[in-house]
Amino acid sequence: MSEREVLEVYLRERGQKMTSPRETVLDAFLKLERHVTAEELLAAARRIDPGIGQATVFRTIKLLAEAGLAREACPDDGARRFEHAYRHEHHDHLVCVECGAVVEFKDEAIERAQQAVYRRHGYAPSGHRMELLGLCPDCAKASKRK
Amino acid sequence: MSEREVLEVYLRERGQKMTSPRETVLDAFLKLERHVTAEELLAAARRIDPGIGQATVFRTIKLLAEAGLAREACPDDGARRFEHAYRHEHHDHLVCVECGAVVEFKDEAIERAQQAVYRRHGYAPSGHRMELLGLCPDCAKASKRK
DNA sequence: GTTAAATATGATATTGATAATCATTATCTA
DNA sequence: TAGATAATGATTATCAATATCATATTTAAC
Repeated sequence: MSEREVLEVYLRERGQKMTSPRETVLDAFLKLERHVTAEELLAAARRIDPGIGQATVFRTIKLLAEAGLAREACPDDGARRFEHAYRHEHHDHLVCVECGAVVEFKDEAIERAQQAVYRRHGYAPSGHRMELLGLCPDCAKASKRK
Repeated sequence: MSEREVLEVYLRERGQKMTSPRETVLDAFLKLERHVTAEELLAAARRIDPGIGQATVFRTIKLLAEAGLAREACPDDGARRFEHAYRHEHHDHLVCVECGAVVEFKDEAIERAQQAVYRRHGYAPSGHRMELLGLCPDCAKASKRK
């Protein structure tokens, strides 16, 4: 299923409509690889169709998240950021506190241990957010030089 | 060292001053166990000293975080929340997506695996945020009944 | 203790992100 | 194609957080 079809199915199930602004926002989102703010997405959508309104972008990115096409990345500060969630493997982030560089990773040992935590407390898993903060090799080198 | 002393040392080091509003906010924060918003903290501080200003609370909670007395909890939505960070073991959160119940836990297997991720990418660890989302046993029971 | 320099305070205004409102327009179904 | 329904986009509102600024407090030097 294409992303567009996923959205259409999701909308149909809930009696909502597929529209051209929504398609524009979806296209803009798909073209931007990961970690977009609503503002960036608005700019990108307006490059496709200048008439797109800000409110529509906020509404649509929310829809995309509900439909499983986008997911919210844990915000460091400022505006919320969204990344692709469909046909993109689940992953977590390793972020440099100095320069903001982001490494995406998936660690089986962590995933397994998380499942164990869920079981231990009787919770049914429905996703998680994890962000490891640290100093990247480049910034570590740079600060040593000083 | 008491929390107050930690703050004093931190301030002195940076040529900043220990003041009574700051002490009031600190006291209010210490009395509230975990996950306070700035607004809640303002209300608590005003119970001690009604003259405290909103701006001071925002400024002071930021100071407390910098001094290592508070840390920001990963926000679900709405206002940022802060919890105790000094003489409180590091822990992560397991949150119910339905009722918002929060379980604090620490899992050695996860911690070890995270260290391995840092090593693998050459990052120097400086903390992490992890939030496991799920359905708590009570809410699972309640939704089954329907 | 008094004083001068520096910093902090609190009232207010401002920003910036997001949500609500609402008249108009587009979409879907029959 | 028509009618019911939902979506759009411009605007306004909301809310947390920050900036501004005149006044007050603190600290260190005397």
